Amino acid sequence: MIMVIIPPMQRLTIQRQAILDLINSSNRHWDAEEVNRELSDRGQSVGIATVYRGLTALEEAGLIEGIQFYDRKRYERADKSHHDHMLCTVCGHIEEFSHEKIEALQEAIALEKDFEMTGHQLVLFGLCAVCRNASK
Amino acid sequence: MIMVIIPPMQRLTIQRQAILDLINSSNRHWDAEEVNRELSDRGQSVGIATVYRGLTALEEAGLIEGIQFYDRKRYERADKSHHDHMLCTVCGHIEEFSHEKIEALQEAIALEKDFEMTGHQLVLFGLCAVCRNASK
DNA sequence: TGTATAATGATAATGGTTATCATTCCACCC
DNA sequence: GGGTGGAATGATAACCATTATCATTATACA
Ligand SMILES: [Mn+2]
Ligand SMILES: [Mn+2]
Ligand SMILES: [Zn+2]
Ligand SMILES: [Zn+2]
Repeated sequence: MIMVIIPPMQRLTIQRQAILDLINSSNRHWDAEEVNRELSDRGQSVGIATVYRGLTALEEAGLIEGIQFYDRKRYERADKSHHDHMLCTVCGHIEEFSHEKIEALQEAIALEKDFEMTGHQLVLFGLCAVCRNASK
Repeated sequence: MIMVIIPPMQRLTIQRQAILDLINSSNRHWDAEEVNRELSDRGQSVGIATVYRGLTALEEAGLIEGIQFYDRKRYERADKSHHDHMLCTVCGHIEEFSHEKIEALQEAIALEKDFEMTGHQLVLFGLCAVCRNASK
């Protein structure tokens, strides 16, 4: 399961650098298609396959952070401390949060279940403040 | 985002009953293809499109529980109390756990961020006890 | 400067899921 | 009991995010 062989990144090519710069210069959570389109708009078009490979390689190298959302993978800057996400199911807005206690309790329960945790994913679904106000 | 129009289930047909019975008679987390194959093996074959529609309808009716895992959606009995999951990235084994405190803290942080939480998903990734022992 | 290997990009393929549509089923009415 | 309209089915096509293929290009370095 979830077994993908990722060859280590050897070269930070101009394409990968462009992807990295784009992600590092924003607080957004980008999917591959958005990166592809934005780079095209900026006149430094990168092939969609290269975008996918670049994102995978950059994540593997720890230069960006990947999160598997509902149906697509998104990437964000890696220079933020660990956090989880709230996803508005109406407008798609992503809110970030971090909670020491929740993190600690996850570790505790993994230990208790004899499970060697290598990662986790916590996403809260619901309505952001804007959408909630709009719907009443 | 995540906006699917689900017509309410009107009839619990024999196909849907078969899907429901299958899921209710086990503790497994089934994906659509597994349901399809198992029902075929039992001689009560149900078309794959009908399986997908049935699973969606049964979930919508609250008769089964759906969880979006890594790359596919899985379904389990709804008559268990709420819990989250640990997924072994080597063998695919799914371990269940529930943690009052984590649930409560999620509610708290949502409130704090003015976010109306309608659901959440917590998955811990890692190695189950069996796979950890096997790999050393 | 040559060579081996990595990376690119166009494109095909994959795989899970949803849409289409002709057919069948079923609840309800007469 | 037969007719009818809406719901469900199932075969199949389409969709869509992602990965694989492969010929071409770039790059490190012997
Ligand atoms: Mn984030
Ligand atoms: Mn479960
Ligand atoms: Zn919103
Ligand atoms: Zn395992």
